[in-house]
Amino acid sequence: MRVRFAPSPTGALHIGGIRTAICNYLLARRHNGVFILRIEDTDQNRYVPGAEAYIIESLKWCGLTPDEGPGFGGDYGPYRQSERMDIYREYAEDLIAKGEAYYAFDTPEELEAEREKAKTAGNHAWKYDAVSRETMRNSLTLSEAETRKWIDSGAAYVIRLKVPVGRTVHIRDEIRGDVHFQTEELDDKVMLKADGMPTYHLANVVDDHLMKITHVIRGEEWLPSTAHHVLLYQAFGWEDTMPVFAHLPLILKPDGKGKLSKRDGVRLGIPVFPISWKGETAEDSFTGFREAGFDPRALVNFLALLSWNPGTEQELFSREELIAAFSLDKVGKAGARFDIEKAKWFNQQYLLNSSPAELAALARPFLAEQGFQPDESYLQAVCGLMRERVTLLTDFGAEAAYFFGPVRHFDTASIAKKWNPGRKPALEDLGKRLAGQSEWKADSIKALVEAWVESSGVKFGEILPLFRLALAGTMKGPGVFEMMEVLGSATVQERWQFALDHFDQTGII
RNA sequence: GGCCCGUUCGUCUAGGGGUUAGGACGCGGGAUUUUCAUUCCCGAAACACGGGUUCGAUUCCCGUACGGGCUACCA
Repeated sequence: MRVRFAPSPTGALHIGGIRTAICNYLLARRHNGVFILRIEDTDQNRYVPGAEAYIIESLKWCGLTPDEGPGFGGDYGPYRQSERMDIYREYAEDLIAKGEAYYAFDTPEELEAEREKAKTAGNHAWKYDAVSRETMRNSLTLSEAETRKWIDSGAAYVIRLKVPVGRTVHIRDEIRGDVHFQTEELDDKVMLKADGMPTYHLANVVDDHLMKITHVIRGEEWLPSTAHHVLLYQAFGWEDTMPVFAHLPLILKPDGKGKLSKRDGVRLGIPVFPISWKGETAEDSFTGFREAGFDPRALVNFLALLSWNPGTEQELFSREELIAAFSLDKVGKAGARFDIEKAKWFNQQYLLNSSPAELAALARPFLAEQGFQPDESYLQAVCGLMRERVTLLTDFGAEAAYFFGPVRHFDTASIAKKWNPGRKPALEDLGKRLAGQSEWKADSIKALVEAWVESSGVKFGEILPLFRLALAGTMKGPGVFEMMEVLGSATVQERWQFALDHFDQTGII
């Protein structure tokens, strides 16, 4: 099995593309096949520098490294279509030699005029087809000599597929079953553009054939043009090695109607790209799942389960489990709405199930962003405490900063509620006891506090919130004694003293 | 407009001629808990509609509605 992911480097690639890559990758791995990356950069107008690097970095971050592709080696390269120009021209000419295609000299303006004419005549969609090609300027209506003259004169021309009449094109789709198209409904698609570049249709079919692709797994938006692709395989005489087709349902907008688009992310304030993209303008810059604090394993798991489900109630899958369970016949037909809440739940589950060492590695970049470079064992200890209270990795910077630096923000409302000035002498006494504590472990600190509570008359439930506020500045967080153990004796004493000195004037802090 | 694809809780989905239509997210309630969270329990919530076929359709068929995709010298 040989499959390919074939994006166009026209900018950032959103999660719909990643989902397509995931399906291809999973299927390849499942069948010990080869996963190929092919860059479809045949549109010079839409080419965006940096987009290819972005695609590759995104795939790598998701753990979807290609087996073959630009920069990945492979015996079927080059894997960038812009480097295969000669091949396409050759095959386009071959099509003409076989009588399956023809030269067309109509200018874009002339085509536009035809469309306008049809429109005013009440015909919604004019197309260059078996009927209209009879009246257009092409090698079918021109004599051979005239055609030669046009070409030799340097006039711009395209090569169009000569779609046959009266045939039914049969497509066998692994996900949708049998789909049929009547050739009368199909237009004579351009194969080779005036700039010498092939269109998607030609390049795609030629490359899939040359690269020995066995399964074409792509988005549903390609289903209508698959009829042309089948016609092309037939025209080239490649029918017996035509790949299997599978058209994946689309990922839909979180709200409203239609397929997910780039703009939905900024509009709703949620990531829709794997990693951040810095475009020329602010409008063309987007935050990625990576930067938003997602674990790539969670993203892949979430995306894999969009429109696919093995029929069990399992939702959390390791990479190996995904590979073992994935199959095209379990892919649904209907589009799936992108739900960021569910994506967050997956992330929370992955963080919760990570070891302290794994979590530390994931969290470190986000702490570094805040200027924190904690010692590894200390970080892991914090991760052990935060594991079940983080959803996104950005939560570390937002909710655990007091582990790595001074308390930045005090919940003054809670302090006002819990602080009792009359207790100050007693609390100072408790501070001294703490300073004298030799074994700095959660259990023993707790025992000390409990013993002190016995003798002081201050209630346990009265003292804990104060510790929490003093150490973290907030009422939320891990168990107080675990927090103390991790923070260390010196820090605890220091913050306790600070609290006793300042909690009287909560407004000032 | 034409062609093509689709339609089970708000969302992701399982199921499939006879089921109390299952699970998950989210939401509401409760239990545990020193806070928050985790964990556990409970709850509300769905087969688009109309015809067939059938003893019986959510499930099969046909329509309709609705949604989506495509309809470029873009992919």
